[in-house]
Amino acid sequence: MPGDLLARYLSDRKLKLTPQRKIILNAFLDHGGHVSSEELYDIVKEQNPGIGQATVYRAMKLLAEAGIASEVRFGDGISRYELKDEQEHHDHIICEKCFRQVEFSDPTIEDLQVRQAEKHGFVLVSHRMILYGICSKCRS
Amino acid sequence: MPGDLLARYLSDRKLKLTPQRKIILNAFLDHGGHVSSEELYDIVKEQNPGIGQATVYRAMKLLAEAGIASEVRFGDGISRYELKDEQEHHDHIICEKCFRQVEFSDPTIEDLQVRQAEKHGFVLVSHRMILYGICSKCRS
DNA sequence: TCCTTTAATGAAAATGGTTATCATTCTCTA
DNA sequence: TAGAGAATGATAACCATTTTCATTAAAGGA
Repeated sequence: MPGDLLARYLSDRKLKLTPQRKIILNAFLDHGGHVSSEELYDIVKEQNPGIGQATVYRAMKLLAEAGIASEVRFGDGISRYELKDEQEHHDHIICEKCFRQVEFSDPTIEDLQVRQAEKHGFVLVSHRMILYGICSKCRS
Repeated sequence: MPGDLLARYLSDRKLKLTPQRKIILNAFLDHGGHVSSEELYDIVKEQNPGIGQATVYRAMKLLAEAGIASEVRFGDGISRYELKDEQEHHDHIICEKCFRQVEFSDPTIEDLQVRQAEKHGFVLVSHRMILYGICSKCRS
């Protein structure tokens, strides 16, 4: 399905569907969670040593533009991507010790964010919220 | 006042209060808003051309550790610092067009964040929340 | 199918913010 | 005021990401 999405996005703007892009998309879909372009490059390289690092970076940006992936930044200087699930947005909690992460969503918070934005004269477009804490494992 | 704080932080751990550190601290205090180390370097350099870039980066990290400044990252790869006001934490709304930013705080959201963390077995340490939107000026 | 246009690729260099190195200089304390 | 150890400044190194550029390959039409 995301493959079709990509094909459509590409043909709509006269871009090209290359084998590399298919490979990278599939690796991304297979991986599941949050991946950086570099991690994905390492994965893809094993099956396909000829692929270039820049191509993976470019492809991930493309997937984000196409609405298939969304970029997540935790503030450590690395861009990670996750599958964009249209229906439900979520935020993240990260353990400061083991970096384990959990996703959550809270409609009440979402609602309050819209109101805060309005209160200051903004129309809310998007937001980023990351909670940093210590998980139960690391506390024991 | 922050000067005293710095002096104390330094002497407590046998670090040294240098003229450079005073200059950088003052420039930071004068500036007010969010500043990156590089911006601060440009400012400081005018009055004091001898000062090194690395010294400014080091000093800002120090101010953050000393609890005088706090680091803010908007996700564009640049670390900015703002004066840490002990009493009240705040979050940011940024205009995607003109990059104007407004600070706000919402105790209800803060509260819900703690609960979400608990719900997932985390003890909340800190958080980052940035709202992206379009401000009233840019809409008209 | 072949051709042409134009985008994509891979390798390598460049970028840009930030940090490390290291010889020299300066603070602080005894 | 001397000595120990930290700080400085210049510069090189880092590291994720982007750009450059010559080469290759899609896509669409003839």
